[in-house]
Amino acid sequence: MPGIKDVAERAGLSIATVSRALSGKGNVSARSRERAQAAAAELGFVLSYHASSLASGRNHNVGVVVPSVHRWFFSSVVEGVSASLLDAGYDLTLYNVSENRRHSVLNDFLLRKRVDAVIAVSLELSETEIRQLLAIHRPIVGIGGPLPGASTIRINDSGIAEDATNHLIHLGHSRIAHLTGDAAYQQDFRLPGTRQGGFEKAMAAAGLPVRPEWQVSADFTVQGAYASARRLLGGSSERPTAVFAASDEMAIGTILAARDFGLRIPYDLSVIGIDGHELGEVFGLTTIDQDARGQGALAVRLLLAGLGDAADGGSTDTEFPTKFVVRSSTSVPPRDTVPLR
Amino acid sequence: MPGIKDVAERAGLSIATVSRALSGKGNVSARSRERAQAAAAELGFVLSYHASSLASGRNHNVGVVVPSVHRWFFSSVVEGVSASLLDAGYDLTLYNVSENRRHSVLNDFLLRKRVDAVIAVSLELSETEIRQLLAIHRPIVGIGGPLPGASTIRINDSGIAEDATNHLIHLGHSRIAHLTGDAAYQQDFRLPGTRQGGFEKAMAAAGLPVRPEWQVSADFTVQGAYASARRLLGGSSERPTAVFAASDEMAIGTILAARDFGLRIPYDLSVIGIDGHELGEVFGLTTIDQDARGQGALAVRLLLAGLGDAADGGSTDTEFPTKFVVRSSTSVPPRDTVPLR
DNA sequence: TTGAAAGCGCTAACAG
DNA sequence: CTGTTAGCGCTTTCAA
Repeated sequence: MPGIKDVAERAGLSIATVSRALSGKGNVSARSRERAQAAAAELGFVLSYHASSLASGRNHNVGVVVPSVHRWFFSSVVEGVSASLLDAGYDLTLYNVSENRRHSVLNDFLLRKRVDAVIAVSLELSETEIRQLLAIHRPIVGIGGPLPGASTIRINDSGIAEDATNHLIHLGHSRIAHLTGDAAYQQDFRLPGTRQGGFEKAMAAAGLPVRPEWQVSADFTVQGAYASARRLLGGSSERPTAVFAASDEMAIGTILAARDFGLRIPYDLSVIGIDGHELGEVFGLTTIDQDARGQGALAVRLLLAGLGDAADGGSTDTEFPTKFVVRSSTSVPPRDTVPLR
Repeated sequence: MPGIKDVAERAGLSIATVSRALSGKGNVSARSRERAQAAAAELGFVLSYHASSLASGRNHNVGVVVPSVHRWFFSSVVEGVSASLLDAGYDLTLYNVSENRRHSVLNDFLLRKRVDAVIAVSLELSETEIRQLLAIHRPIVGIGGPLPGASTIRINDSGIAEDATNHLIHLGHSRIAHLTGDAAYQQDFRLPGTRQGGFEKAMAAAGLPVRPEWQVSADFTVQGAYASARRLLGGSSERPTAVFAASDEMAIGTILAARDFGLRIPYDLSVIGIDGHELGEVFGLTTIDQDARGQGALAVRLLLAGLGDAADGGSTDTEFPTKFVVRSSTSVPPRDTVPLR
């Protein structure tokens, strides 16, 4: 296994010059650079990251913590993060952690100084945990979750939930159901509650009642929402004329359930989601597009900017813009609907 | 930032003993271990991975290369890999690479000695690339793609494609279409072609004709398949009575397209896929379940076993078992179908 | 079981 | 622009 020393000898240069030539840092004459590169190529030599990191203190590696790469939002964010990081020459260490592993991941991995920074997606860290990370000079940026003391990127969850609800109200709906996230997700990201809050606020502002039996929850997956929506729509009692789902995946589950009952979208039932899922187009889903990849890319930009200067103090809270996308899954309620008051 | 030296002083031990105590390697008296751990905890000290790796030569880090974490198969594999790696105390470095970045990823990242091993998912590496990796003692295991010279895990793509096709044939279908992967994927994983081969083989064995216009392709996504299936099913010419899709996501796209045309599944059209996608249940999709997470977990097991001994020579080729799952998307063809010969 | 000392392979002053 | 010289923070023989 050739070392930088071998390259230096072969190129007739000093170790230091080879190091500068290969890493691109520092001034090297074009001729020396060529020689060094040629020698390295001939020997099949590549710099060792560990040695470089140890000597320089820089890792070129950021840790990304997500609850599950299997769900749309998280895999989208990871793709955005990944592309930006690759461009910048950084490695991405992925921590796909279920809740029960959080602790060990933090202690055994994140604190062991091998990442320059961490991006936590929809993960609620305690202040202590954040302090620990910050204490060892690891900038953190959170996406979609409140991280006291750290920089965060998030969309206006409460606001867009209101917008979505108002969209339905303005179309004339009064019998509106809300499909929210299960309590399990509540603990962690608080997100379901925030969106539910926006829903309730909009309903209240319009003087519309919120029926408890029309507030159902699911696990944020299509199949989970499908099951919940079947219960919501299949009951013998009154049916809502519109459903606001807290995510596109759940909106799609709702549409599938509705179709099973012979309900036509949007004539019999209007459905709106939040996300901007690629599948939305197939279902003609009206939604609020939060560019998840873009959020990932932005996180990297913030981090890299913060890594330049020694700044870990500057905890900015960025509100990421969203885009209302009206498609064909929402329209006025059926003619014969008796308004609810 | 405390170093091992500080811990040693505080614990009244030598650096070497502290190292042994904290890393768990080597013999240390219970008393010394406790002291070392206590001192480390008090100082908030954690071993530096870079220094450890440099000194020991071990990284505890494996690289995973996937085309896109956004697609079902890949994110499933990553979840399986991730869980197993976390259990084993390994880091996972994710390379989410689009085709045009392969080269730079290999050279700039993988070869830089910071991963102990690499798992390549559906990525066709050239023999040269494999040799390079093996040359620096990095075991490789490939999932879903042929890697000459390296260990691989794969399902019997040709065989299950035959099985799927035969399932339709045995039900009485003769007008069978195949939804395969786009040529773009062909270059890389060869997989679409392999499954298509199985389809054609089964058709030929049954003496059934394969209509060129009934062999369509898509990009392996639901929405891509939806578009292709609309063309397939919406044409004014004759329609197939069954579709074998090369993936569950594409089978689901087909089902959605069929529904749009008022075709009832399975009465008017039978659909079968391959994967074992979670959504299959919602659609009643008959499929062949390849446990993607399981494949990821197995890859880690193979790797870890190989890392123990110095073995990089043992290139095993494991055939991963699959499971035929019959649901409600396949049945006999419509009564009035004129058989094709 | 423990400690001393020699590196692991590179980077970063510093001087030239 | 280039070479010399210290380390970066651990692990690991080797002796004790």
